[in-house]
Amino acid sequence: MLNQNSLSVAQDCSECPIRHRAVCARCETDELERLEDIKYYRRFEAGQTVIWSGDKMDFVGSVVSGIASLTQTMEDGRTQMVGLLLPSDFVGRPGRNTAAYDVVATTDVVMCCFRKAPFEELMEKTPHIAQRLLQMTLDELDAAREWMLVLGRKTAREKIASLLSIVARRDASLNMARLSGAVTFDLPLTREAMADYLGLTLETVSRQMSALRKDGVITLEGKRHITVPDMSVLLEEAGDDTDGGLLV
Amino acid sequence: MLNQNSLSVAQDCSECPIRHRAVCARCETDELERLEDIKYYRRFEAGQTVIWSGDKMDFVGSVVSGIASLTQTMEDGRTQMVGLLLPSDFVGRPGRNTAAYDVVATTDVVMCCFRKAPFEELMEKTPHIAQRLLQMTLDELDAAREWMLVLGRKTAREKIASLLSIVARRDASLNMARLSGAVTFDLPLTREAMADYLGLTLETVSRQMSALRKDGVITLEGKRHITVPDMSVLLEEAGDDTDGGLLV
DNA sequence: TAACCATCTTGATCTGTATCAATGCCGCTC
DNA sequence: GAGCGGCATTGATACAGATCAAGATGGTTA
Repeated sequence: MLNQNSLSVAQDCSECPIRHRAVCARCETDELERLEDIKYYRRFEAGQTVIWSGDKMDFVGSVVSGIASLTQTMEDGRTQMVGLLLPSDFVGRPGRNTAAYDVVATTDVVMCCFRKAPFEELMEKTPHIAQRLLQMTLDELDAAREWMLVLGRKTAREKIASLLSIVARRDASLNMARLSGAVTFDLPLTREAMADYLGLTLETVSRQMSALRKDGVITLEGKRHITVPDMSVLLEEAGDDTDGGLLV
Repeated sequence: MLNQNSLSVAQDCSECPIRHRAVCARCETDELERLEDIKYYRRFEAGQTVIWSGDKMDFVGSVVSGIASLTQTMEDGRTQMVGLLLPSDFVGRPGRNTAAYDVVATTDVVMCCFRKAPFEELMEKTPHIAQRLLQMTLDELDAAREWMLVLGRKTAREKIASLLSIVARRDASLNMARLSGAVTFDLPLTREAMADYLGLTLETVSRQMSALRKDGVITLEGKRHITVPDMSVLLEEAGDDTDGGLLV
């Protein structure tokens, strides 16, 4: 799995990714230290629903390891993934009492949580935290809007390439690797999860993955281990002009 | 046009919509009063680009009258609207120096603006403002994610119904009207703009509008003036289960 | 080693939406 | 009131991706 570094991120924040810091007791000012006593960890197994849309959501937190996803479902069962939570991503709705979407563990997941009420109280007293949360939310909004272009206007092949480049870039920057040249990573999603994220069927995903492989854009080892010989080719396939886009 | 109330909203904030208050000098605490001297108005003609993606964005503000849209464009010209700015909506990227998308005036638009640097400075000193901005941004994020379901999984007919119900509900609440029963409003978008928002072609939009008319879901007077005899039927067509969704 | 199950691949066919192409409508100008 | 230009409608056809349907693969259990 991607970044299976268990609890170390949360406990030693010298390597703590920026988004995680907002809710991690060891990273911040003295103010934040006080949150130590309301911090706790939660584990979820792959497939488990962390929280259902509409349910009371009394915590905020961030993903320590594993992958979770935000999904919306229609009455007839059609589902759309609206966000991917990779390690260090924040989840929570300060100022809101219920979840707006289902949060589902896509792999086994460990989350670092804080009870929401004390967190919000601290947020009000510490402008610093509110500011950071605003920045994070703006970033997510940008990412969501970028994804709207993918969903609304890109072809199936471009959609797949877009997803792969997001995961590759995200993985690469967590590993402090370079973005140019070859990149190797594990894609921790089933074909069905990919389809839900991209607004496609799993058969179309499978076909397009095969096509990208045949065309030499990617190499597959097993179902999930992917090598991109040349990231610029993948970005080209994704139809990204300037690149530089953010991601959930 | 929708809510053609010119400058009165900004100058007398007793009726000032909640989102506008965040940047309106007369609505807030003494702190905000100080911003008075950096407040100004800008007018844009229909079709005019307020700001290009990637350009320096040195103001924040909100729409006083008219409609603007946030759009993303691919190299080959495919475009996707990623947000609709209706009167009272906020635009700006605190903490960021460049625009992330094109902002285009869809009708004639008046915006109430503040220079960004002083606004940000004030935001840091006044947690209240940062909090409000965070809430607004979280709402927009919810709306964007709701729209991802529309783009990724809904049929053309459902997409049209979703757009109409958003504009109808938004218009109705601004006018303090009830949501049940019949609703009448002007849809201030060309068929092409609708298509850009929905990830469709303008021909498909036109066909589905005709179909909804034939089926009695809507009544058209001219091209733009729309009556919905029964909102619940429209919401049904949109595939919304619980409704209650927010909107940009 | 075999049987099993979840996941993935591939093929054949269908269908919703795009594409290409006329035609219609309406306000504006001269 | 004729002509023009921007928008909208409608029709005919093409095609990308969905749907339906077999298999294939690979890991796990017995």
